[in-house]
Amino acid sequence: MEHLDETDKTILRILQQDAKVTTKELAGRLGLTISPVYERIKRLESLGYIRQYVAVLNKDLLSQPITTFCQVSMRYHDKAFIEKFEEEIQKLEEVQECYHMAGEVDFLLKINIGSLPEYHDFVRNKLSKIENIGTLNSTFVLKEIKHTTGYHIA
Amino acid sequence: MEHLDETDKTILRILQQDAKVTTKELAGRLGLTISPVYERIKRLESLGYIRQYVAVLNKDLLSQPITTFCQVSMRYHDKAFIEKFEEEIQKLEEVQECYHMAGEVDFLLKINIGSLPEYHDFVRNKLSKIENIGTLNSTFVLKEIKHTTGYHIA
DNA sequence: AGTGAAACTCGCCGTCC
DNA sequence: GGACGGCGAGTTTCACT
Repeated sequence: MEHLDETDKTILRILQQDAKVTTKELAGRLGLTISPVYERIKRLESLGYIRQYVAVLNKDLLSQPITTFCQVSMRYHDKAFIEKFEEEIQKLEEVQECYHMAGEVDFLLKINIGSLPEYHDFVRNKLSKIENIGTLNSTFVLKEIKHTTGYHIA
Repeated sequence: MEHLDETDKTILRILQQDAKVTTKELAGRLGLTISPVYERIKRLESLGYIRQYVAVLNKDLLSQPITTFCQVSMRYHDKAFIEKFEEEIQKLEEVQECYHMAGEVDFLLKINIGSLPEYHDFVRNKLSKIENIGTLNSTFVLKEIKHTTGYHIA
């Protein structure tokens, strides 16, 4: 893996805010022509710095206004059980993020859903159906204060 | 707010996976020509269903391999203190997400950072500097099991 | 709401420095 | 590593349905 120069970093900073910016526009801001900027973007893509380009939607308009964080602890910690859990979580479309955590709780899930009854149904009929789950502890988001998809690029 | 038909939903589902898909490609999949698809996308953008288009980067390659969740409780809950906290959090680029929570803990922060010493420095010299913070409780992500930016579109 | 085509701009590639 | 130029492809708009 090679090092990124300042031009690369500027390109990444801009693209993670606005993926629709044209190469021409980027070139203008960088004081370059289209070609080198085009080549740099392709390089950043193929080296894996850019994972994908996505549209970020408005969850409130999509009838998914409720967000909860659910802490999951497993009953037993056999490798097979853990892997099974991770596999099942991938299939649940309500689960947007899932992390294996250090500490008392095994997994932290971020879940988007439309209403409290739906959440009840989700926990009862989907999440709790996964084998070997010990305890569940859900806390609800009252307000989203900050939510970016970008990273701080040093 | 008007209702979305199935064509709109299909467009949103595809765009939140891949923002670079061409209108022509979309039109092909939907069995339509380019124009109506183009008009629908513009409509979805102006109605706010699509908030932005972004490049999702690889945090491991950006020297930000560590993710932590930090639970923050305030000492007092005066409106002014809370608003000051929310304002200060916006300025911290290490904080990718911040939620005001129901329950015992006031805020949940998702933080990306390069190393444990950097995290120590962040907590000590940036986070703890914000007025009126009571307790902090950080838990570390061992592994990201699932992380999508998309929502389930019913 | 959708079709089809025209006009314009940009992305992409080769060549040269 | 960057500049320049040309062709193909995508975007945007419009007249018609």
